[in-house]
Amino acid sequence: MPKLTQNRVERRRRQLLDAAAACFSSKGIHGATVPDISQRAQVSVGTLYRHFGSKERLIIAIAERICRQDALIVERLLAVARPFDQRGALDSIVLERLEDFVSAKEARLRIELWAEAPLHPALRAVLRQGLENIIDKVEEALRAENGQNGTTATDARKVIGLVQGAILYRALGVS
Amino acid sequence: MPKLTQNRVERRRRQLLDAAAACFSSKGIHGATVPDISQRAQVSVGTLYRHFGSKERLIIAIAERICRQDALIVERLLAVARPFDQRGALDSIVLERLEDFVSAKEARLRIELWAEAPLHPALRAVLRQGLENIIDKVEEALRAENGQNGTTATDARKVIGLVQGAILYRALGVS
Amino acid sequence: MPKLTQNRVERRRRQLLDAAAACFSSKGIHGATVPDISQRAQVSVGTLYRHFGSKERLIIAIAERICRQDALIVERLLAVARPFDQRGALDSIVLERLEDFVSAKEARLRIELWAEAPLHPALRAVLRQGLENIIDKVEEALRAENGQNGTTATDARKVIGLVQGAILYRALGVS
Amino acid sequence: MPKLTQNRVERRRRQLLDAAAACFSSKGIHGATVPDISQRAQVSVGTLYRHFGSKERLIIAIAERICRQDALIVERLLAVARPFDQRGALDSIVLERLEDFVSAKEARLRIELWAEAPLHPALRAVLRQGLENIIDKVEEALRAENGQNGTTATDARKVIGLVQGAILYRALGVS
DNA sequence: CATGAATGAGTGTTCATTCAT
DNA sequence: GATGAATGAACACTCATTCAT
Repeated sequence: MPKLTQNRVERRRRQLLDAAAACFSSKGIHGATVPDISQRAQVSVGTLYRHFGSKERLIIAIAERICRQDALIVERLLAVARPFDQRGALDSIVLERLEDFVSAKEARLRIELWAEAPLHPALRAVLRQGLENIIDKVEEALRAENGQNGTTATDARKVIGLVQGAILYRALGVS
Repeated sequence: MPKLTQNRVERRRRQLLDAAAACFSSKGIHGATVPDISQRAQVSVGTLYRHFGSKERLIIAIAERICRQDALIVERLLAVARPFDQRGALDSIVLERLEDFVSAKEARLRIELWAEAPLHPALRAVLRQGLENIIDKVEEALRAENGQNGTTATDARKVIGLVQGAILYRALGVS
Repeated sequence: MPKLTQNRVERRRRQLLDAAAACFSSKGIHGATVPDISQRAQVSVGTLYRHFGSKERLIIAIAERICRQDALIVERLLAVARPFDQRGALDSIVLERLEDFVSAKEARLRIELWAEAPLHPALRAVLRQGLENIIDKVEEALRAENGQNGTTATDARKVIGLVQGAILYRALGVS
Repeated sequence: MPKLTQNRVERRRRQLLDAAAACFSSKGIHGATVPDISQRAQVSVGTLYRHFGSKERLIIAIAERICRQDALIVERLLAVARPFDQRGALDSIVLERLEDFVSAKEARLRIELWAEAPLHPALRAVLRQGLENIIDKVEEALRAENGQNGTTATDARKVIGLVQGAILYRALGVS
């Protein structure tokens, strides 16, 4: 079956990425073996390697996808929270509604990636970029709502810090 | 040679914990091998096993120590921040001063533990306990400062979420 | 499209043999993968398998070609060396002129085949046959030149041993 | 059983080297797996790695040992051949008596190393050095016997080339 | 008590070969 | 006939743990 169509390639990659995300979040990045992942994706290890080349590149591909998803999640959170009628309103929304947007498994996966990042420069670059991206998004939203007065870059970082804290709570199972 | 004095045992444990913390934060929990740690502690692997029994128990001991340290850090942060003269003052202090209390290496180690926790119930219990402990501390402080009016458990979780976000920023190297 | 002409088949085989010889001598028989070879021959792996059936049969085909080439090389060496005006003249010619006939890459390839031979009876048979063939050629030439007096089978083997030694020197880069 | 004595280390290394030499010559360097070797040496793979660090380093250690053995073999051959009463006498001795000094298995192992050398600079360096060493030995012997007249470096290389040819004959099973 | 050599199950990765298209 | 994606057994190597000394 030579000459895989663009379409089939996309499907295979998604299959593999889904399987990897599931395995990484249930067993951890180190606990999930390559055979675990390929089996879950109903594919041979050789096929996994044809598409991603190494476990590390698979991890990076997961991180890129996560970053894209996070951008969407933040947009939806901001939409839900608007108008930010008073200081702190956005903060509360984050704490109260985040779990509608990020499941415990997804929370777990993000923490895995954060832990892995310091050891892998390429991964760190991806995650940092993703983080800066959503910080920008929040900052922009804050400025649009509040006008120029009083909104600083720090406010946006506060909000995202809150999101991260909430993710951690989910992963640790803090009520 | 008489039985090891209580004192010597303590010193050995501290040596090993220091070495483990250093190795875990520089190479990651999975990247740091038991020989790495024992070598750094100037001790044989056998001795490490005599004192901690397994790598996992060593990790848990590290987590317990981290939790104790975090309680102190939070107390110091609160002391610095008081009086919380206006809403959000504590938040700003956290973002601006945290790095005086938690080095990048220490930040890194915490993330490692968070990532490991979901796989190891005993570790998770320790970290959850530690987290609830500092949340309580913050809540108490907020209540003491602000009186009963308007202070909720959520406010404390917000502050801690902020701390965690800041830790992550440090580990990812976001400016 | 009609059946492949005899001609086209020959060209394909030659293409593949050239590619295989190049890959084997630069990466070693074990280091050269089937995709390496087919890519170098500008052909798909499937096509390689259609023509040779297995990597082992490809190796044997290479060996057969090498044996044919070696017969020619020996003939040319003998032609250059004649008349063998004195004992040892042929030896000297071999040592001094061999590199005009066998490049370093070709030397390398022969050694690869020698190393592989003991594991593969079919390959060993081919190489042994080729070796006996050139020994005969040399013996014949010696007899023709020197008359019956003093020429033994051992003399021929000496000469070929010299050739092999020279091949090895080339491969090891001994000046 | 800490602090292996020098003696035990030597024994272990010899055990492993013997096993590796046996496996390499019977299955080829590529066909012999690390478990094959460690099993033959009655040792775990971990122990093999403790002593040699990698399969490649084990191969190099084998090569070093072979070079030492070859120096001895050449000395013995020269002793047997002396006095070199006439031109070519040494050559004949090499062809006729080599098999008393180098078994077929040992011949096979040398060819494996020669084939491997071009891919591994460190190995090549060892073998080249060993080769130059025995060339020097032969040259010296020739000079001592024949006086200064007529003996050239080329003569020594001729003799060694002969040895190598004879080794190849043994490995290919040429009568 | 301390040591560190030994263990071997388990890891990420490769590659000759097949066969659906 | 040609293709190259898919396969999975096999490989070199690691490392938490044990235990003879």
